Parts: sequence; structure tokens; C-alpha cells
Amino acid sequence: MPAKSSRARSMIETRDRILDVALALLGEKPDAGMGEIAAAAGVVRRTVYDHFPSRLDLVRTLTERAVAEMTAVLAEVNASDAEADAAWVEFIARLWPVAHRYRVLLALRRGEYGETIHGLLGPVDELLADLVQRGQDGGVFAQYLPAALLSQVAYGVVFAIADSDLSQGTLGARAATITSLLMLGVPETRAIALVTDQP
Amino acid sequence: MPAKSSRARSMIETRDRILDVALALLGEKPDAGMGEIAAAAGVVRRTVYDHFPSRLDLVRTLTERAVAEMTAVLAEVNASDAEADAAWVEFIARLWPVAHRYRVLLALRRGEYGETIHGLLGPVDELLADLVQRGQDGGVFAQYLPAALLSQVAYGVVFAIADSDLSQGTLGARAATITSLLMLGVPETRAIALVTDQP
DNA sequence: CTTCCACTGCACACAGGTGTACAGCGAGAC
DNA sequence: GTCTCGCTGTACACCTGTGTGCAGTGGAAG
Repeated sequence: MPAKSSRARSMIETRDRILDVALALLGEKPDAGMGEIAAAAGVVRRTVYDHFPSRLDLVRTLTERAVAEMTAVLAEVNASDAEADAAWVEFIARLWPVAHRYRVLLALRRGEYGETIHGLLGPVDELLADLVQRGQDGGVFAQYLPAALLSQVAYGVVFAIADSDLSQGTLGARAATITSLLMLGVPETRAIALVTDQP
Repeated sequence: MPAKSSRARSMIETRDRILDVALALLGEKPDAGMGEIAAAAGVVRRTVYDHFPSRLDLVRTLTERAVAEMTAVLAEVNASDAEADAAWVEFIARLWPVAHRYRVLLALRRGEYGETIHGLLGPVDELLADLVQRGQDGGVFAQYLPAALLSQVAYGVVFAIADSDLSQGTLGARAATITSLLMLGVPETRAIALVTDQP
């Protein structure tokens, strides 16, 4: 990692700050405009356009970040040789803060940018379907829906809870984990046991 | 019901047609404008404003319709003396087409009209919580979440599925029913049995 | 010290949606 | 037949957000 010039570094800092602030702001107000984002980042609107030529560029970059973080978690979890239901618990535990941070994408998924977001989410969908498929093959997950659909519904619920009133505190994470386990066909006793075994 | 004058009747017809068309159109395109709604209803934009002074009025009327239909179904189901899980199946079966028709509200719930919609949905939330509470008291529903929250999550899932790709055909209704039953803590075998017993 | 350049601060053009005003028209009401 | 009034058609004013243009400023780079 070569020492960047001070100028290049502060430019990256500005860019990152805009992204971070945009994510937080859009999380509370999905229809916030570029002006509001700029103001929240302590920058002029024009500057935002210097980094992201259009609003779509900003959203795409945010989505790419989300995909990167989620695939990283999923890849690690998938690599473990734990039972699928235990892996799922591990996955949700680590996905939770990410899902909460990027909860905007749930709202943005419909509407103008839906196409773009859906496209970028492809890899995540696949890894997720693999995990659920593994669980179904192992007999720990229900089979009333094909893996591709069951996985969508299950993590849809996780995102939905991360975007709801329960998102604060430990309650949300616990609720999301148990709920998703149940709908994956894991018996209640086993589900409760799995979440209380967590460190 | 006194025989309405022909004029009054056609005025009501126009109003109803606008509502029906708006519901269908917004279902596919939640951000459709008043102009598009008017065109789809075979009417001029100005006429829509004659019936609904503002877009909010239209949305509110739509929401009131949804609440009326849902409370009607819920009241009937709640009146039966069946076990809570069977009542839930009956409820979802009858709610399904309604949820699909009014899927717009899911998208509109966030954003400008969220406040209004959420307020009008109060009665539905209560009836729903009562049903879930009954199931928890009877030991057929899980208790990892209080009834008020569990009911929200459960019918949130139903609406989410009604708003997804699976909404078409019998698959969606079946998936929504089983998924919600599972997350309510009903064992998989029982859940499957309940849905296949349906006429 | 001079050059570079990220950021500022204001300007503008443009698109799209909302809600209103007003002069009709045509079919049902009287 | 005349009146009423729901609907038409067109025009407006207004607001909000997007994306662009350009002169200027201040601090790091050379």
C-alpha cells in the first residue's frame, strides 16, 4: 500500500464520508435528495456530483458495497463444515448489522433503481440458495419451497425485520434469527437452542 | 336503498372505476402519477381531482377500503371457535386475494403517506394481535415474541409474498400460508396437514 | 512562489408531478 | 325546452429534484 498523497487521501475520505452519510440518511429517509445528502456530509451538492455523476451512480456504489460485505460473510460461513441450521444462525448473526446498515436497499429495490440493485444482488442470491439447498439435502430445512425461493423469503424476512421497529437492540437480531429458522422448517426447540448457544 | 338518479349513479361508477383502476395501476407502479391513473381510468386528470381533491385523499380512500375488507374477514374468522392455527389458515386463504390487490400499500407505507396508512391500519393490527394471542394462550403458537410483534411479522410476510414474484397462481397462497404458520411456531407436519385439508 | 485541483457558491436549464382556473359540451333532470 | 352538472380540454402557476456551468478560493504539491 503506497503512501498516497495527502490530496488523494482527503479526496477518498470525502468520497467515503459521502457514502457513509448517504447510507445512514437514506436508511431513515429513502427519498432524501442529493442536496440533503450533501448537507449531511458537510459538503456542497455540486461536490457530490463530482464524485458520483448521477444519483444512480451513488446507489450503485452503495449496493456494490453491500454485496461485497454480504458475500464475504456468506463465503466464510459457507466454508465451515457446520450443520446448515447452525451455519444459518452464524450467518444471520453476522449479517444482521450489515442488513440494518443497508436497509435502504429494501425500499430502493422497488422503483427506479430496482433493476440495477436486483442485478448486483445476483451473487448473494446464489450463495444463499446454496446454503439453503445444503440444509434441505441434509434434512434440516423444510422443502415446501425450492431452495431458490425459500432462501429469498427467509432473508427477505431478515431484511424486513432489520427495516422495522424491532431493529434496535438485541431483540431484533434474536427475532430475525428465530423467525427465519422457523420458516426454514427448523423445529422451535432446536431454533431456541441454537440462538441461546450463541456467545 | 333508494333508487339513485342516473346521474348520481354514473358519478359513483366513475369514482369507483377510478379507485379500481388506481389500485391495479399502483399495484404495478407505486409511483404512478395522477395523470397516468386518470388515463388508465379513461378520464381526464381534472376529473380525478373532482373526486379526490388530492393524491392523499385517493390513497386514504384506497386504504380505508383495504381496512374494511380485511377487518371483515378477520372479524368472521375470529368469531369462529376453531383452533387458532386453523383459523389462521382460513384467514390467510381469504386474505390472500385482498393482500394481493392492495399490495401497493406495502410500498406506500414508507414515504409520504406512511403516517396516514399506518394510522388507518390500527384496527387490523389489533384484531390480528388478538388472533395470535389466542393461539399463544392455547399453546399452538410460539411465544418467542409478544403477540403484537409476532402478528406484525407474520402478516408482513404474507404481504411481502403477495407483493413478490410468487404472487401468481396457487404457489403464492400456499407458500404464504405455510411460511406464516411455521414462523408462528406451528410444526411443519401440522402446517402441511392444515393447508392440504383446505377445500 | 507558482501551479494544481478539490471544493465552494452561485447560476441556469430542464423534467416531472401537483393542484387550480375557466370556457365549454352533452346527457340526464325538471 | 331549459337547466343542471359531471366531465372535457387546455392552460396556467408552483414546487421539488436532477444535472450542468463557471468563476473563485484555499491549501497541498512541485
